[in-house]
Amino acid sequence: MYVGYLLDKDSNMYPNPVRHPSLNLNPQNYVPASPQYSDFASYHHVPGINSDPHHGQPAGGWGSPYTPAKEDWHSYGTGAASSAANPAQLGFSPHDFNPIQPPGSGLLPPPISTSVPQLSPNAQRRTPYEWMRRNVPTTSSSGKTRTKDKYRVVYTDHQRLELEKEFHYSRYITIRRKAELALTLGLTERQVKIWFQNRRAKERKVNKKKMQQQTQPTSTTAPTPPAVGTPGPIGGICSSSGNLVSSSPMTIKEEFMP
DNA sequence: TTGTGTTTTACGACCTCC
DNA sequence: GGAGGTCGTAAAACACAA
Repeated sequence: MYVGYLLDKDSNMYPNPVRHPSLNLNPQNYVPASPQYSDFASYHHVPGINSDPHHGQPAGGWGSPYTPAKEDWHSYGTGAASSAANPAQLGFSPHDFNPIQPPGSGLLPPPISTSVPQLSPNAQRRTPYEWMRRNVPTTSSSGKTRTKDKYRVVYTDHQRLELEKEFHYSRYITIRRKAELALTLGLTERQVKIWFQNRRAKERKVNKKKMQQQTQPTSTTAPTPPAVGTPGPIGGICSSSGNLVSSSPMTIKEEFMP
């Protein structure tokens, strides 16, 4: 877990729902999320994302709900980019983070520079821009499959972060948002879709694990299921999440339809 | 350095809904 | 039939103890 640890490091990953269950509220209408979510403060939301009706707010609006800058993310401003006062002001160019570009996208990443800081706040995890070097395709490259020369790619910290942000926003991504995210992150829509699927699976797994931990010490018999809407360790994270996870995908889909 | 356990992408099978 | 959901799994990438 890499981005995950950025967000759900210890405890309740998303204690406060950021998005209204109706999923139609603009972010500016939200009360700023829980303090730990200020992790994202240093992020400049990818232009274009804000054009979504769900996110209907002017570019840069992401900084609003995720207010204060957190030193954890200062690494974004270190190294070559350290000249910028605030990483949040840097914005994201595709070449900043995404070595994986759709063929013919024209947004080619620049040559890998070791002087560029790595994105992860945890410097121990990787050497600077190791992830970039890893991801840099030797040939044309997105869409590697098991049958191709590379089994899987490793998403950049930024890609994960944006995806996590979106996931925090909503457990289920709309078609439009999926297209936008795919475009801005240089991923395919399929990748975004699968990422969300995997992310939900991860959340369920974590919830299940915590549920077992809670029930195991006290009872050896059949554990009682949590009450509906009970804020679980993570899924409960947000009431909408719990409902979304348990509800029919189709209902969600309709709800999200533009 | 290496062995091992965990996490992260990616896929296929199967299901539901329209 | 297509799209997207869950579930299970493979294998790369990674963390970490020995």
